[in-house]
Amino acid sequence: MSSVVAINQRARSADQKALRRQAVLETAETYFLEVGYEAFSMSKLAKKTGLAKGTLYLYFQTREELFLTLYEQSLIRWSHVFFDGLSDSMTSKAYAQKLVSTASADGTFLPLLIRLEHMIEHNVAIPRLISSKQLFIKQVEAIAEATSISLSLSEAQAIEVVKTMGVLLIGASQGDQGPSLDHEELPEDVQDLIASFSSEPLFIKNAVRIIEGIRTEAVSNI
Amino acid sequence: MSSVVAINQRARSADQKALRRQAVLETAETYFLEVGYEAFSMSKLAKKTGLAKGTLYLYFQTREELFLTLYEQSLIRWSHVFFDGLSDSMTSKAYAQKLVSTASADGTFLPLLIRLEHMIEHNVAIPRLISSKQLFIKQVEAIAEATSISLSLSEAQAIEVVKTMGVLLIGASQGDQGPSLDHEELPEDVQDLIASFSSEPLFIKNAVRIIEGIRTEAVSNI
DNA sequence: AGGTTGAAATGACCATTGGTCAGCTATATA
DNA sequence: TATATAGCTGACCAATGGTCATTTCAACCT
Repeated sequence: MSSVVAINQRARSADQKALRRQAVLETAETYFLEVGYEAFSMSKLAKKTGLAKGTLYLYFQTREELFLTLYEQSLIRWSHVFFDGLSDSMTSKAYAQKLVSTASADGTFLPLLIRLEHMIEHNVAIPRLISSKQLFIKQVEAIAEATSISLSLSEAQAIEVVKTMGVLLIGASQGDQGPSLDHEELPEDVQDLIASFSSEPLFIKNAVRIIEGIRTEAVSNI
Repeated sequence: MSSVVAINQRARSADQKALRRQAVLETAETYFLEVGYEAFSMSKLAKKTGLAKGTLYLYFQTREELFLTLYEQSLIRWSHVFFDGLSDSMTSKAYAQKLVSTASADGTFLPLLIRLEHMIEHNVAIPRLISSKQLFIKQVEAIAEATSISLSLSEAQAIEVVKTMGVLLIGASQGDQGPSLDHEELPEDVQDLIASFSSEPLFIKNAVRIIEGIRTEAVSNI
């Protein structure tokens, strides 16, 4: 009854298979953090894991299903970190700040979130996709509950806030995903533009506007 | 001095080359609207244009530079349509409604905007990228000017609004980019989730919150 | 009119990709 | 120790984006 599967041993029990799958995911995440989404190749991942390419496809139906799994794990991981950073009666600014800083700190979460709908989901079997969406719903509900307490909002308002924060996070992150142009070859106007789309301040400013907007709507509905 | 270049004729003058380049772009856009970004292949585009693949690469450095050009043209085209739809003293809701409906109506603009930073820009030469960013700045300024009038905002506020609308548009569009799941195979909770991320109402609601937020900030700064 | 020349166009070719599957082999069981 | 099951393998496939030596066309110059 060994709980570790050496790379040249076969994973026979369900436990061992789960372990191997997780080991592949961990290698994949490290590799992903090195090269990013586009340059990520299944052949190279096979080499890195010490397995044959065909074996990877015993554990994941497609490259995208692997990414979907990585995304799910990063979502869960991030939401725990975010939870831990929340406290009662936060200002909307502090809340937004915590949200964006924890999300940015996880190198996997945002790059995969951004590619979820228009890349990853397009090459994943539908039942797998459904289970992923259901996990997402569960996470949104959990985050909304914590949000409701932190921002003193009703449950319905908190759900609205969380969904909207997701949308805003995707939009605001976009600005950090361009090619790295550390070089000084850029004209000043272009540098200013890029600076003005820096994701964190952009996110925080607008998150505050939206949260305050949602609060106000509730008051005016009384 | 012919202003049309038959497919089996050579484009020799600068004019003819520009014409041919534009003809390729038009075929490419039609093809893109049929199959989308991922399935778009340069070999197939070559067949559709009646040119050899190598010839395409005389007119565009990479697949992505072609997409960047298509994006630029769709940005210009959309902003004209948007201008035409604006009038003096609009409500922020009417403004947001016009913005999102015109953007969605252009089948090319949003799908390319969404992929700009994390896909397209990563395979385009830097000088080309700079010129594209400068075109973007120009468009933002023009749209901001029209916005300033329509929403009765200062120029600075209008620029803030326009930039933020861009961010929100990208985030909100994401929800429409998933695989088409017309099939009834989806459980109810997942269907509800997808419905709640429908881009147009999501965009409008939050655009209003943000615009009103920007207005309020200005007042409280006096 | 016929030759020269430079540049536009070509398409076979290359490395690489995601994905498959017939065959191999490690291992639990009898 | 023999057998059967099933995990694993890697050569193979069709496709991709991109290249470049070669071909071909048309404008120019005798």
